[in-house]
Amino acid sequence: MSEQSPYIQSLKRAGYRLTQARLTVLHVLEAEHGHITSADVLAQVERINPAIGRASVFRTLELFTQLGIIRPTYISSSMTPTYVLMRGGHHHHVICTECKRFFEFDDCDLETLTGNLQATLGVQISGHLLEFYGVCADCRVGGQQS
Amino acid sequence: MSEQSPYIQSLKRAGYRLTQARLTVLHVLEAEHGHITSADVLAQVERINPAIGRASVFRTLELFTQLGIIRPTYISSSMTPTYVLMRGGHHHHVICTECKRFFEFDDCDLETLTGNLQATLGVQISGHLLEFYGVCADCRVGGQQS
DNA sequence: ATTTATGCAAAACTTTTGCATGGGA
DNA sequence: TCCCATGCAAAAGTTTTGCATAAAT
Repeated sequence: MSEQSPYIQSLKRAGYRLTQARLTVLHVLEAEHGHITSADVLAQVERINPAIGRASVFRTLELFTQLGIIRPTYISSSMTPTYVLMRGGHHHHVICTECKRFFEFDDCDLETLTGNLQATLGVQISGHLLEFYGVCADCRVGGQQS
Repeated sequence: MSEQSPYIQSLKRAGYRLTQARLTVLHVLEAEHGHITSADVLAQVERINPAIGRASVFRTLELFTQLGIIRPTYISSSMTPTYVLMRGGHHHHVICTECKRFFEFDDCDLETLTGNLQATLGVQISGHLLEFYGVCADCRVGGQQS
């Protein structure tokens, strides 16, 4: 994990210290490509550095959310959120409602809509999350066992 | 709340019973226009009909989520989800990251993208959630008190 | 009549807090 | 050196379960 990471830049720019807890959580998030529950972050951090406390992990996840680095989203059927990395302020995926697998995609073509909303609502928009729900090919084929 | 509600149709069609717990939760969701936390649903249901148990409210929220009637989303800074009504399978809003106010909007122009994703990924898409994050006009004007 | 769904109350988790101490800048 | 951020451990919430009973169909 190099200190050139744009996320580390965000932290520094906002005046936050680069602590072990924060760097470790960031490392875990990047290693998982950003689809991970708090419980899993907790477990991974514990494994990498048992000296880091539970509370710091939660405080870090909250900070990263505030900074727009990650975004909690509901994916698994449990009530605990899954955090997705907001690369460049946005994130897009398709979730299979059967098997919970997800497919990320990049181009969303929302520039026009973003501009319209900024003009209409007067909100300075900094990012977005776009989720599609559906049933993937595998679940449609294999999933006839009702 | 008439039994003509499309949400009630969904329940019936899927073979679920129209119980007091379900109808009351649905009533609360509709009255709040669908931006409401579990704690608030709990409180409102309790107020309307104290005989309805906590567990049934959670079971109902989970069922409605499965049926695509609502979708939990993380808006408040607390980790508890806010449920949004998925009218017709989709929902769009802009959230102010400062004051947490939200602005809903209808047209998202995602038909083309939906079609492309179905073709490319082989996923049968049934709905979507589109969230924008930003700072609203009020918070930009009044929010200089840092 | 048949089940499905419920209420209850306890158990199981998850997240948050307060405070003395340590580690970045 | 200074003060932000941490670890700890307990408290505070929130969600889930198991099971006998009620109530939809």
